Amino acid sequence: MSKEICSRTQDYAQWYNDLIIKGGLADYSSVRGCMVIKPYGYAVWEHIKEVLDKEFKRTGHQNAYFPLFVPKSMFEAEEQNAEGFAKECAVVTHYRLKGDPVHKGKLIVDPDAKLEEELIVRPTSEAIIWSTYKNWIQSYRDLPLLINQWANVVRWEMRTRLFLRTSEFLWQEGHTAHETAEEALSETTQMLDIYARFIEDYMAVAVVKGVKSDSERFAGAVQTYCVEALMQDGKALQAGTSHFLGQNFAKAFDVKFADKNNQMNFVWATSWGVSTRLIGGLVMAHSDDEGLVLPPKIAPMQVIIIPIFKSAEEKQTIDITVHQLMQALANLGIRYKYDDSDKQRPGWKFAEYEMKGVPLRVAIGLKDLEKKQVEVVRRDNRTKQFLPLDQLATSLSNLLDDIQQAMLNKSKEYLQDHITRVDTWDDFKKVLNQKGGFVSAHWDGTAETEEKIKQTTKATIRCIPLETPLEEGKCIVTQKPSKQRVLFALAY
RNA sequence: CGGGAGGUAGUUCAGCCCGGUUAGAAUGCCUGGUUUGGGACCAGGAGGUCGCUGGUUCGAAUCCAGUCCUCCCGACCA
Repeated sequence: MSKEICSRTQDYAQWYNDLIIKGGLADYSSVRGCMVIKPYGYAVWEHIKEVLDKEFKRTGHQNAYFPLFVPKSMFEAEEQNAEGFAKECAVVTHYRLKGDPVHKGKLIVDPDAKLEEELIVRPTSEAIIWSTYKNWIQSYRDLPLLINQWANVVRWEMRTRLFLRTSEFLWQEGHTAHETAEEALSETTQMLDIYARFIEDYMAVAVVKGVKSDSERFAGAVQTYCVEALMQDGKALQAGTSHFLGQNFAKAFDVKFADKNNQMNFVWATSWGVSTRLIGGLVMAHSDDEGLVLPPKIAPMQVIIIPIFKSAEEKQTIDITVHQLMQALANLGIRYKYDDSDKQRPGWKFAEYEMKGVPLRVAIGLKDLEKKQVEVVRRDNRTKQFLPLDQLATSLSNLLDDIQQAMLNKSKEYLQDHITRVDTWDDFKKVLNQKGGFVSAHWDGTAETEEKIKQTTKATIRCIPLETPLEEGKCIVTQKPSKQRVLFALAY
């Protein structure tokens, strides 16, 4: 019983940490703000990568890799972008260590090895990439340039949380260049749609698509599109962003192309990314007090098979049936594991794989074989059923589909139930404090009002939703006219 | 970066206030046996520079100073 996790109601933050650590996704490291992603957690990331990478390539993008370091002069070229990230940059100032003359066996930074120009460890790669694009783009024939990079970035955050905000994290960043604003904008929304579809279809997390307010916009962008998800504690999580960068970076890095009329123009740009933060969202969106609950499409193991036996002979009998099942599962492309170790008893295994969020558990004993059936338990709702051995793999495959769908439906319902329309300032505060979730309210469109709301309630505008109809109304704070409701929430 | 809590066996923790044999417990691990349909039981065994550095002292896990790291709350954060 050493692996019990804290309950959600008792301490939500502790519950989240327990899931990550005891579910085997990641470990704390001895490096400030950085974590070790363990094999089970990395497998989740690999699935995310695999699916998204296919989508990127399907839509014409290619992968490339750019340097980890950005010379300071290059970094500061796009002023807004540089300013936005300046406070959280790791900076390389020296390139050599030497023996400490005072403390034998220790090392000190060699003062003679100071760099002429400091190198910034990338917090994002716009600068290094755009300085490169300058050389790659001359003519409209070079456009569009559609590139994605899978990489690590470093942001020196004041306070870190496993997966949600770590000093170093893994992500992908797409950086594209286009002939026209329209084309760049359509790229921006195309990528946003890919994120939204992925998060809903694979991660089974319902999202709201929208655009950021001025104050929440990416530094250097003209418009930031985002997908926002809602966690079980009623706080919002920005799950992915797609930026329309206008010509800001083209101008900062002097990236021009000759059009068909031989006119020189600045290119139009986008950038878009999702990170390992998605895993944090995945964990918080679905899990319960027994452990992780992973959607089948992302789960490293989709089916765990556990034999119930008393002797080697019994196990041999069970093995025959299980091997047939495994072959059938493999044919259907289902990720399974047969845990036939006799080091742990079945009860221990049940608890362990529940903790790890494996969507389906199949238990097979002699009793079942006599009846030509197996016991199957769903992780999402923990219901138990007996399924006939005949066509079992197909039945399990269907069940996995059911689970995937059920998880998404549950998430959608939760989201819908937690978008609350309010029309008064009192209701706004009340809903935020008591119910949580998104509060849909009219806002006068000014940064001042937004800031005032943030100061008094800590809620921020998560997004101006794309799919909400225009509607005349009055700002809940200033009573000034407003044309559309926006979504407020406490956020991670 | 401010406030709070903490760092002792693989893990969770006790011991510290009030310094003193060989630093304990549970769990995990190893060996043997009995077990096996919801985190088994018995017996034996291995495992710790008490975060690190320095100081006080005859003597430091314990007192003092510094430092590193973690967690929580806040500020900050596309």
